[in-house]
Amino acid sequence: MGEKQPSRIQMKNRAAIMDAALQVFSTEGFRGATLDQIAGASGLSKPNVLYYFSSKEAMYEALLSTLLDDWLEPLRQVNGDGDPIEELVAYIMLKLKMSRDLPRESRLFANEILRGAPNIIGQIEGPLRALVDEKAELIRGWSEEGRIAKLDPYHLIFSIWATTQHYADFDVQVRGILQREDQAHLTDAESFLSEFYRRALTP
Amino acid sequence: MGEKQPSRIQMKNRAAIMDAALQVFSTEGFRGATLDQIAGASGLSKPNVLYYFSSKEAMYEALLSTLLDDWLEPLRQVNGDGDPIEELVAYIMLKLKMSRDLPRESRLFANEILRGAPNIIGQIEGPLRALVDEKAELIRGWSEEGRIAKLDPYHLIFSIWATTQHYADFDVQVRGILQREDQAHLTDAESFLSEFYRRALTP
DNA sequence: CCACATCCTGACCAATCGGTCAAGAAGTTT
DNA sequence: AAACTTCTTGACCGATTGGTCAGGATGTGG
Repeated sequence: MGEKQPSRIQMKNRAAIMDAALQVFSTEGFRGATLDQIAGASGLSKPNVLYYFSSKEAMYEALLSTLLDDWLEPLRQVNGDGDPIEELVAYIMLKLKMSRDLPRESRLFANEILRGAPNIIGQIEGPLRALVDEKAELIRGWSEEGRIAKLDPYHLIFSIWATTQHYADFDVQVRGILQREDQAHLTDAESFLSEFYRRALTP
Repeated sequence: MGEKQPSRIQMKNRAAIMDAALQVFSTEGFRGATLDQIAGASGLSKPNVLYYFSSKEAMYEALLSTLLDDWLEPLRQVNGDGDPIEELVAYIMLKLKMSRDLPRESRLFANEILRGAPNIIGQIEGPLRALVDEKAELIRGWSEEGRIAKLDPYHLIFSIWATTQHYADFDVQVRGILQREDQAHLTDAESFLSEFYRRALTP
């Protein structure tokens, strides 16, 4: 009845393909990526890649659907339990950590949005909007209680996304300006964003 | 001796091609864009497009070289004459206006950076870095004089780029969340960013 | 070691890609 | 209107694209 559990070979090769596809799609975009590139990066032959994923689009959608949930997880964890400013700063630090640890995923989303988000527009207008609405309401409450500064909660969330994802999406530009080859500048970014948002948010 | 001045037909068609190319490159990226798309969007035949620009890459480079200067112009205008905070807020407003008026240009740059900036890495590590170094030094001076808050000037500039360009690059996401079809949300963004940065920058 | 399912590949395909070219259409100059 | 330049195009090219397929290699359960 149920689906067969994947063999060890399936597990290994599917993972290798997803990793290679993430690498290629995130830098080249969907249309710019080729099956040959993905096959080469995964160490498999092109027909073998298509043995595991029926089409280029299937691979792309598999990537997107897997990643969207993880991407929003930090925002879900924001709640009204702790101190509002600490809560928001913790969220910012978590998002910045994702830019450090998962830059390719960030660039994949950026590419998708730049194209007009044809494959995730439904998720944006559905679950994403619902989650943002919920958290915006929470933040608005904090504002009205005087626990944080009075700022539009939606644009505050946008600013957090923008400032944190910038270090993944525009990595090349940031490095080119700071003349850094390592990731040490992300420690500076952490200090900056923490201080920056504390100043802006303190009533 | 000198170069011939372009005819009226050349002016019109070159402009039409550049506009169409900007449209296509900014959403599809360099590799994803096709000459057929550009030809179709410009209203010219494919061979005729190649009569005005010798190759796809020539069109792309023509776009980039034209736009890089304009893109940095607002930063150049930041100087030590006026009040530091007003100076920086004016810069932010100018950058936001560019996101409103020139969103395709912003997305073109974003696409180029995402790919690793193969065609403008030299400009980034050269003129761009020099300009940022200069303005960062100016901002650092303001910090040390106590005229604005003590914040890393480089990361402050990054945050300004990120928060303003976000409204062009992630336009689809912003609209999907705010349920707006017009550009009214950019007025809200203006208010938000003005208040946000004034709070963060005031010593 | 046999039988069967899974895994893998070289050869191949139609469609699309960026780009060329000869020749005609349209514009300009005299 | 003749002579000349500029502009435009249909037809075409080799290369690359995403994808197929028959058959062989490899792994696995009895």
